[in-house]
Amino acid sequence: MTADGAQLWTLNQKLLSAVMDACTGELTDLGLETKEFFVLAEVATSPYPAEIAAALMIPKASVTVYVRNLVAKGFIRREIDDEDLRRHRLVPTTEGKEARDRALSALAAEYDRRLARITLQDRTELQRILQEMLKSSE
Amino acid sequence: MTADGAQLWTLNQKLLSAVMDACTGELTDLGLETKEFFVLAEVATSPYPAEIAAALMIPKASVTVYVRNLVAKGFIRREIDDEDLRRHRLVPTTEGKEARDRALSALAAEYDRRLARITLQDRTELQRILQEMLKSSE
DNA sequence: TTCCGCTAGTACAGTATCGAACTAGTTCAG
DNA sequence: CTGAACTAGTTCGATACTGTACTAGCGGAA
Repeated sequence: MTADGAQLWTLNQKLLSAVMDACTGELTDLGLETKEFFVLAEVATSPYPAEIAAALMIPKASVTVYVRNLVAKGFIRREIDDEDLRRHRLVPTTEGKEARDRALSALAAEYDRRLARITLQDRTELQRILQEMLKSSE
Repeated sequence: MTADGAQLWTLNQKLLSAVMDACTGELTDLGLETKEFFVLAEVATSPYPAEIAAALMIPKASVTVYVRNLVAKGFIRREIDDEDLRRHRLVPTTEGKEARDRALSALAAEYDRRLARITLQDRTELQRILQEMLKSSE
């Protein structure tokens, strides 16, 4: 059977939820919901809610919720942006950074556990292919 | 930079939602919600709700909802299973099959559009890698 | 200035999701 | 036969999500 798009889609879909499921426990131990974690991890690169929404392709309204939770949990802090008073510049706290790094390790470990049985070459291959496919986005 | 797990995860995540976003329009034209479509597509291989829930890794309660909708829309039909009277054997109707096939084409087309810039070989490669990673699940 | 069209973030309210408890049917040991 | 332990599927109620409408600030044209 050929590798048709729909096939790959579901394959990918399943892989992602399997990995996520495996890590949910560790994340909750750190006090993080799955979605919150992704927002937290993105803060370093995209310090404003609108940017996060765009980067993670989730609605702004949802980002509002996750940011509120992360602030309540003390993982990030809001600052007023001097450049543009509408914007909230998000800054990870020390605990935020720590939680994020631990979560990232757990996630990477799980993914790596699955990648362990394929070659390093395949891994690079995979990254290249996915990046290529995403690039054509717009 | 090496292809670490978290990196690949988000890459993959974004790719999936980008593809899905691009197809949502066509699916709704066919009268299908995203989640419903996946259930409909799975019926052929996994004709019972419990099987579908396991295969797609979604809660049974959610399958109940999607199946109800699909039945209401005339895309599938429930039959009593002679082997086990607790089970509902799901059967795609003619319209169901047609909608499913069209949706699959749309999805595949979009995915393919993104794969167009990489080789056929890469495509097979990708499938192999993903399958390999998923297999290690348990 | 003042107006106008634009963007950042939020609030609210309706929908979607899903854990837990339930009903119905099965299986099998005694 | 029972009935205890199990599985299929559903229902219910609580929570999560997100579209839409909103407020506040920006930036530029006149």
